[in-house]
Amino acid sequence: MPFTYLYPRAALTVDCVVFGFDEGALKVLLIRRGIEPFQNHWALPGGFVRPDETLDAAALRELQEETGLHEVYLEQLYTFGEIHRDPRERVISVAYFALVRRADHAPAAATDAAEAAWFEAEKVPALAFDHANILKTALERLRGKIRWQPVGFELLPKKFTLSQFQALYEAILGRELDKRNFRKKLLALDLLVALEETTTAASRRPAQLFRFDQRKYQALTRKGFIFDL
Amino acid sequence: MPFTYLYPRAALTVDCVVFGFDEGALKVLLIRRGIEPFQNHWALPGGFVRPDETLDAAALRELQEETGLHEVYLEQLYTFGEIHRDPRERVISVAYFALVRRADHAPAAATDAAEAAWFEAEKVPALAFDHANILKTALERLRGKIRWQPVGFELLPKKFTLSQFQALYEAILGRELDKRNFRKKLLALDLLVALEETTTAASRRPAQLFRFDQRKYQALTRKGFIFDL
DNA sequence: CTTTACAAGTGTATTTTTTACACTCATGAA
DNA sequence: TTCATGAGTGTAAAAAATACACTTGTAAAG
Repeated sequence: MPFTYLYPRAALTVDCVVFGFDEGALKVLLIRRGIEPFQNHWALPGGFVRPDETLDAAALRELQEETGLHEVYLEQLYTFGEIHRDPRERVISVAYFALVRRADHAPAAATDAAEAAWFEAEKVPALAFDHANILKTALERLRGKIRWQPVGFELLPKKFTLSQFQALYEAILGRELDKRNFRKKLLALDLLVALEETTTAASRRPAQLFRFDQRKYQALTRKGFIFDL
Repeated sequence: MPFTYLYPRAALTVDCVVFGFDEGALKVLLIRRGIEPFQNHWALPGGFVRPDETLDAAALRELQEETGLHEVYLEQLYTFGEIHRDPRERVISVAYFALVRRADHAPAAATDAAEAAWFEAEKVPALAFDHANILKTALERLRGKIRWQPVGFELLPKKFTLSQFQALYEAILGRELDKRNFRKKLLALDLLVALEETTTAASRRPAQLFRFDQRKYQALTRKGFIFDL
């Protein structure tokens, strides 16, 4: 059943930049394309927006279909509309960025068919389309965002140590932070709850586990509080 | 010459939230719709993206056509894709926000046909489509942005006084600022150039005029400097 | 000519925040 | 018992943010 319009219409896609944190490094999830164009190139997960779904819903669906991920932090990033960004025809892509708890989800990818893998965010292979540009935009957004919004917690397990949290910030910001000052400032926010648990592994002193108090944060936000690390 | 596709395709538009600063208040430029749907309602300037133009180009063109504005600060804001945001059919709108020097441009609107007018950003009439939502998003963005990027200068004449600049910040942030502290901090950035000119009007002490040193700011930015007011 | 009204312009002391910095502690493995 | 390893902790100095009130220069009014 064909659909006909008086003027040509661009196709509409969503692409997702999925970040994870693992082995002390910021990672991004890519899939290998099975078809032309850019067959066998690595690309951001994504696909066409259906007529009856919102952009957000399309991003969530594609994420689920292509990478098996669900219940992730998702936020619209930017819309890319260069005329020849897709060699076939005009395609507008609404890019999203997602943050996932690497530990919670299956090791690499519970993928339907396509191959999926995590790459260090700063060391990706040549990407399809303008995806390198999208990734760059997402990295800038994440770096800017992490200081003003408590999104870092989305990348760590629900229970985490202060050292893990600091390592995350160091990886994303790309510079070392002073341990004592970092802890002081973080705890002063009074948004972490110390659990009655410690790490148990390893031949070293156990570390205190914390969780982020989402409820408290939301209450403060309504009063105009701004997270600042 | 009709165009046919296997699946239905959404139409693609751009909408612009144009901010100006005038009479001590933040204003937004609206146009009155001449046709259905929402005939006679006020709306954001905007229109369909053509097949051969980028999103940015479409925003600039619509701005020129509907409001006569050109050479304005323009930045992509967010893409709105709710399914029934346009009662006719599926329409995806890429929203932009623009900042104009109210003094530089024609008093209200060198409009082709439609009626255009400035409204206080916080006191707009009922708007067409989801434009109230877009405007709200733009206001939040502007409030957040003005503190970390020198976009305020885009709303003032090229030559301005410190009092004008402070009034702008007070209007956008919605709270009063201390005159001496504000000036101290602003001048400490060392990004303003004192001109050999003062205001001349009025029965009161003349005020020193300044301009923003764009060149210097860009040089600093390349070295990692972050504007912070 | 003098007075008046009005926004422009200016400095310091106090408080708060940020920074720099080095050792002891708890654990499991050797 | 010793060792290796990351966890955990406090203080002093510097920098930044804040609070705060009077004098100045101009044109208009008297």
